[in-house]
Amino acid sequence: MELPEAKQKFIEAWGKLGSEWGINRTMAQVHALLLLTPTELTTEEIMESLSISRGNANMTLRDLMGWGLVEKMHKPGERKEYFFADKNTWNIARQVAKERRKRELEPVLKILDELTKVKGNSNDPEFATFNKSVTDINKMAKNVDKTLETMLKAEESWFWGSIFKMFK
Amino acid sequence: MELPEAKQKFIEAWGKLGSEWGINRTMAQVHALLLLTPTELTTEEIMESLSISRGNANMTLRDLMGWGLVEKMHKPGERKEYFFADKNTWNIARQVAKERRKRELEPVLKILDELTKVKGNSNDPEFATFNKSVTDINKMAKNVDKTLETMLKAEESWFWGSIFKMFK
DNA sequence: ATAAACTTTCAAAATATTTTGAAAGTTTAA
DNA sequence: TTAAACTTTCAAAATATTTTGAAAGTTTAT
Repeated sequence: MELPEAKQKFIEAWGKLGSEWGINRTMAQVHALLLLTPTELTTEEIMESLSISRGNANMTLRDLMGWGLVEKMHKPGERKEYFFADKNTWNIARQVAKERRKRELEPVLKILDELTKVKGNSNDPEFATFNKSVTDINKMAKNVDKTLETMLKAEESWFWGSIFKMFK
Repeated sequence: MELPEAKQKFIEAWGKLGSEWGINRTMAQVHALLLLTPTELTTEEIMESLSISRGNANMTLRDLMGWGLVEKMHKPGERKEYFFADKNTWNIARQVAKERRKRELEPVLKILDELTKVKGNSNDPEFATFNKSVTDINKMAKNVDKTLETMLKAEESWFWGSIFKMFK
């Protein structure tokens, strides 16, 4: 397989994986492109390379910056903005974990905490089932939350080292 | 908060979380409803309870069975099919992990393995960057894969016990 | 101040996903 | 058989999401 084809494959695979996990396909593709490119790219180059419109490129890049996955820079003497991605895989994973925790897990934890407090008659199967499910899910969600917190603080080698102790 | 309102809130929250993670909102809501309901439910009751059509209820229930999250049963002397969800949170998490690994992670791993094999001149920054990114992502994906495998084999207490050793 | 270079916005269009519901299919009881 | 009870299918409709592109906005050099 030649490099351009391989790049294309990666961009497609990353886009597909993203869309399966609730991340806009184009956003994942722009990210993939920047991961594969040694130099910083302009909006123009990204539009060209992925055949997307200016508006789409602009919004997607802003989103990626909001996710902390992409940054922009200026080159001396040039007006254009150049974009580049952090290529450290561990940083990427941490950054995604951090954002999703904040955006998605935390709101759910808040609701679960409220629902855990709902009072009722334990002899009522309706209530008992509700209460058990909500309480159990809350516990698991808190476990996940703590694990993410640990991951966010951790160094890569320490984190995977701890994970791999599980295999022993 | 009263029970019916609390149930409603949970169903909405579960639906929202699902849709943010690439799982059809209705599917997550049907699952939530079954998690909260002590008795088995008929298609009719689910349609009624969530105000969805027969076709939607039918397809969603089939999907949920495909995910291994819901089963159907028959009551003696009755024609109707009754549906119920496994309410064990650990089983749910494992089942979801198992399916997503199979459906999404494995195909990506296969592509990454191929892309890792692409040959090129290491002095070419284009190639060097491609190769490093793909190799690094492949490593991380394999770590995730192994961790999931461990989780799938594990008992709940053992798994979380191992995770909590990380906090020490 | 002006204009060129560049970025942002957002309503409308395109696309993708989900849902509906009626018809077709299946199973069971009599 | 037959028909009632129930389930499945799927084309069309509804809805949601994404993308476009031209206009408006901003910045910089002169």
